[in-house]
Amino acid sequence: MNKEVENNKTESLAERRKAQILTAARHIFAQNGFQRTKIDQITAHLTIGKGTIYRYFTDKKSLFLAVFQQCLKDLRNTMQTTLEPIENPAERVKTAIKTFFGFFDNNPEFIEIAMQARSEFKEDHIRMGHAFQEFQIGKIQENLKNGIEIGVFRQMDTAKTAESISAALNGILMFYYCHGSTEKNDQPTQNPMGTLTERAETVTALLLDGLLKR
Amino acid sequence: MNKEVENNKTESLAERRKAQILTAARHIFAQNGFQRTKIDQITAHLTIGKGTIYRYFTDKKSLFLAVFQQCLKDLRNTMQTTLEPIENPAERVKTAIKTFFGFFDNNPEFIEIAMQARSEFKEDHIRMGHAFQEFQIGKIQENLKNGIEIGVFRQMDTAKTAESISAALNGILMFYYCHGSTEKNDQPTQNPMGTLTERAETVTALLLDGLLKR
Amino acid sequence: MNKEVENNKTESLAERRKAQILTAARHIFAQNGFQRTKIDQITAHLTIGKGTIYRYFTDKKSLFLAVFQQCLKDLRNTMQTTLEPIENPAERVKTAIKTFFGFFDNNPEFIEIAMQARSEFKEDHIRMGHAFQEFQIGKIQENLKNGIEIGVFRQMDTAKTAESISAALNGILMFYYCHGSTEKNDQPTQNPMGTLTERAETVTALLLDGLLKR
Amino acid sequence: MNKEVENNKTESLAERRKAQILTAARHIFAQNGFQRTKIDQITAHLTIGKGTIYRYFTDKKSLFLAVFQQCLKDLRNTMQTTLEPIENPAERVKTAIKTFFGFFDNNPEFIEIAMQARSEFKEDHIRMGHAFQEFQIGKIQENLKNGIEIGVFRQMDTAKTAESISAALNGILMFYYCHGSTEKNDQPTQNPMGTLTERAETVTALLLDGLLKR
DNA sequence: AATGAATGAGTGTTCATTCAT
DNA sequence: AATGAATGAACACTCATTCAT
Repeated sequence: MNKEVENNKTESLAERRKAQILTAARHIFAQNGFQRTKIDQITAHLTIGKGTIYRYFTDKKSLFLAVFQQCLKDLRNTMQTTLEPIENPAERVKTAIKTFFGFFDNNPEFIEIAMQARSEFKEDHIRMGHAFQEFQIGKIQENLKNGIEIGVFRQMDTAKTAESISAALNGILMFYYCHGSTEKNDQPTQNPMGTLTERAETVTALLLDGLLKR
Repeated sequence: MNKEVENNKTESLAERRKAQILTAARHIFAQNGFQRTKIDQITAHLTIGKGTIYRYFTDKKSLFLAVFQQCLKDLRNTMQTTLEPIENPAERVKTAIKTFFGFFDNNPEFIEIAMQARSEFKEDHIRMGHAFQEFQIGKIQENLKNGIEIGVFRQMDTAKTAESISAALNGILMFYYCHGSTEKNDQPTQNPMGTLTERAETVTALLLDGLLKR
Repeated sequence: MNKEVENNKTESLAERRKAQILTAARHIFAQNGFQRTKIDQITAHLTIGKGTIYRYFTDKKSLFLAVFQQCLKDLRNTMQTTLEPIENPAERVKTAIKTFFGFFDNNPEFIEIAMQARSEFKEDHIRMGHAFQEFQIGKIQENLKNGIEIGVFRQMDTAKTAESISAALNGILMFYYCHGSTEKNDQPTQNPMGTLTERAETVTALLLDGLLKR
Repeated sequence: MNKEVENNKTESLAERRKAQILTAARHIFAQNGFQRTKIDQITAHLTIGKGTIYRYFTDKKSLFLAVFQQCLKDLRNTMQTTLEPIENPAERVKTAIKTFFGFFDNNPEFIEIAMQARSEFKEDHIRMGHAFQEFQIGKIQENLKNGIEIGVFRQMDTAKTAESISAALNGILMFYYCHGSTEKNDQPTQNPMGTLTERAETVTALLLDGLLKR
């Protein structure tokens, strides 16, 4: 029993340390990009020795990808948890957009991480990002089919439309992000265009109603 | 006069040389990304001396940004030329989407360049990209207003909607690009998802009609 | 008395531990060389903690030199024990060569250790090796003198000749070793040239008879 | 013609630079060993930039092996040139020993280089050293056969004996070298035991006459 | 006594940039 | 104008050693 306790302690210490490193790395990678981030910056920020990072991550790249992975996991969890109880298709669209945008309002660093990932590690990004995208598109398509069946949505190619919606949301996300946070500084990303959540309504209207007059 | 002629010649030679460098740089930057591209690769591809590049461009960064600038200019020209004669708002939306996507089908390198630019030079990307985005958004908003006036488009916040449309288009673009070209190789980007142009119709439908049944 | 017993126990435990470390270290140093051997490899092989090694040896270098020292001691003991009872000078030469070569057939790791020692720690190697060499040369010279006195050996400069013989034996040893074991692997050094013992006769003939016809 | 001259100049400059680096590297590698030698030491000694070395050699290892290779070439040339005109087998043995030892009196650094090579790069050492050893052994065996035919040398297994002689010579070489140059300093290796050349006679006598009285 | 997490000095290598020719 | 040899700052990563537990 004593040993168990000790094991738990040790494990949790190691886990905690790993988490600390991931957090610090996320901040600094997001701020400076992968290449401009020096391992020393991360260790300095944590006031730990350089070698410690290498106890927990093979190299700089795998540290970065671990950060990316974690972000993806967080996003998926958030979406899943929020949407689970909602049934009405139009409502799901609305909530999904709000949740999606809200997540990035709360985790602005993720967007930067994701773009860095794509830029520096195309292959890994695609491999890891794909899983999420497919999950996202699947959920959207399912919802579209549902909506058509109930007669709420018009007839359409659900596969292609789901893809386009997923793409559009990601694009809007990037757009607002790119135009918002100019600072490479230390200010918590204060977007002069307002939060993404504020834009959710416009996007929802666009996706649900389109441009044409009824 | 003789001197003038000489100047012209010299200038045009210099311009030609500059253009050669830009072209080679675009290929290689697009293929390998900014960081992985070595100045030597570019000079080797052109079979010129390393120093020559530095006669025409201050440093690696400014060479890259010149490539980016040129791409933006090409895009703007293409859009302007194609849309100028079209008056009908819905038709303009349709043609704009087709032209926009068509441009990137023909210049797949540009997408990579643009993403690299954002990733490596946030500030410069925003500064340079802004000009184009604002131009694009302005045109869209103008068209939306026109459409509303004529009674073709529904009432809406034209500013916000124009932004969202611009964002969505860029996003769809990136989405298809990211999912298509896995290869870091030398194959001319052959997208397994098909061309962007093929997707234009779906997007046009989504934007014009929305998701809801009429 | 109780305490004495305890001391003895402790001492012998410590000695045993030290011996274990030396043995493991010899294997691994011999296999990978001094530089390529990591302290972690040794502790992993013994499944002990890294710190434990530092309780018994000041540092990596002194651990290595202890291994070398031990090898030298073993060799000296073997030679002394075997040659003690033999009196006939020519017979001593013959037996010495056989024993010397036989020792290294049984302890192939020692050769590698010795060469590593010389390569990495010239000074220490010389200091420690000298003692053995001088002991060896002394024995040879003594034997040469004996042989000359009895009229079995020809007249010669016994000092120089003893040195040359010692040198020649060491050289032959290294030669066969270098040419035999190509593998950096884990196979117990299996020399494709055959054992040293098999060569002893040729060497004995060379040293006793020379090349010239009688 | 002008171009040819220029090419020659350029080529010779590059060759000269390469030679300069090799020479400096030989000194420093011989003095400190492979691992303890820092690239910076070599560049500092030459007062050139660190990068320059990497223009001429792929990495530290290949620089070292180039040094080793060059030494082997020099030795082979020296032996071949000196022995070519000599026909009498016994005379050839005598001259070979003198030349061999003389070479190392003039190039004491080579021994160190060779031992380092074996220690750090077993495989490469064997591959490169083999060529020379086999050349050397072949020449010795040829000479032994000749001597037996003429009736100057006794009957023997020429293959094994040639090997043993080669090994013995190399061993004597190492022995004298190891015992001579204790200094890790900058003094040109001043061997307190005297030159190898001075020992050649003793070795010649040992090999030709053996130990036994006639 | 034993452990193994933490450390950080140390170094090979890269590559944008310069400048003598 | 063009060249490309030379440069050297910069940085990821290793591993012997320490020391709190």
